[in-house]
Amino acid sequence: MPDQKLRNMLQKRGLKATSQRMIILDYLMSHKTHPTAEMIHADLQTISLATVYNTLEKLVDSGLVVVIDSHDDKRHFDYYGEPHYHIINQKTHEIIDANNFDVQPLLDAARKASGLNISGYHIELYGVDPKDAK
Amino acid sequence: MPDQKLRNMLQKRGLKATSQRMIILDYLMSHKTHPTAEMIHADLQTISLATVYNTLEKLVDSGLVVVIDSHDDKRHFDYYGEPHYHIINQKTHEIIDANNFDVQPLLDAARKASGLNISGYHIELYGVDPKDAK
DNA sequence: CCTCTTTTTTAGAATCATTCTAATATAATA
DNA sequence: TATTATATTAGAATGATTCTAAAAAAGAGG
Repeated sequence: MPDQKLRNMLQKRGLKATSQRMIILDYLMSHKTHPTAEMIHADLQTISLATVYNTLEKLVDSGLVVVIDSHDDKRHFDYYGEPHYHIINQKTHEIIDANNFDVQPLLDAARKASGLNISGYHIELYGVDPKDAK
Repeated sequence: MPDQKLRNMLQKRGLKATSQRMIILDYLMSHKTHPTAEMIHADLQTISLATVYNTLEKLVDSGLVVVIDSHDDKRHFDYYGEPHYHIINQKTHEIIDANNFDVQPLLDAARKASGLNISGYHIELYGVDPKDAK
């Protein structure tokens, strides 16, 4: 991903375009591995763990990145270029991306039920491989 | 909730009906507060915190209870008598129950996308009160 | 209602992902 | 290029959750 594009993505959202932020954003955009902060830090050794956490928080707040709670006690992160949701294998904790459904009816129902403006969502489904089922 | 009913709910799911489990299950069924383990422990002072955690894990595994990740860094728990989902106020962290929508199309789409048997789900929506919006 | 065996409970210690601190460095702007 | 606000960093601190190992209770079968 070219530098200038990363810079624009950050600045458009009111974030200073530091080299660490560009590197982390580029990393997330080019990896479909749903990494944890620790995994990002391990791969990008020149960036401190604190900065990885700080940057992820900013990227999540800006909407560029989402958190996935995979129930293995660590937060996973995913670049959110296209709206999608996650299906988590309960045995292996593998995280699968899916995007073939329309969330709008759900958002409308939520708005009606709560009176809140819906600003985001997490949809996570848990599944077991049929060949693992007892 | 009568003792015998709580006992049956646990035993039907292969869990020994200890007094601690019955008390915690009864607590969750009668409170709509989405408590944390610490809150439950504070209210039920005779039950150790370790047992509260152990019991919640069993109840979640059995499907009687669900975990809510409200992004305040503590897990909240909710008795899952009727399928429903949660809307979380991003400012106050208040958790609102909602049940007025049909998740089946979503589960079918997830099964098709992943090839997994869908065994559970978390649907959490985040919203802001219109009067808090800038 | 007595074993017996397995599972559960418990207090306290341990873990470890995440957050905080406060000193240094860098980005944005004029 | 100076200024000022914001970001980065290493290391310490936090705190929710998990672990440990010993004592207690549940459930099954006589």
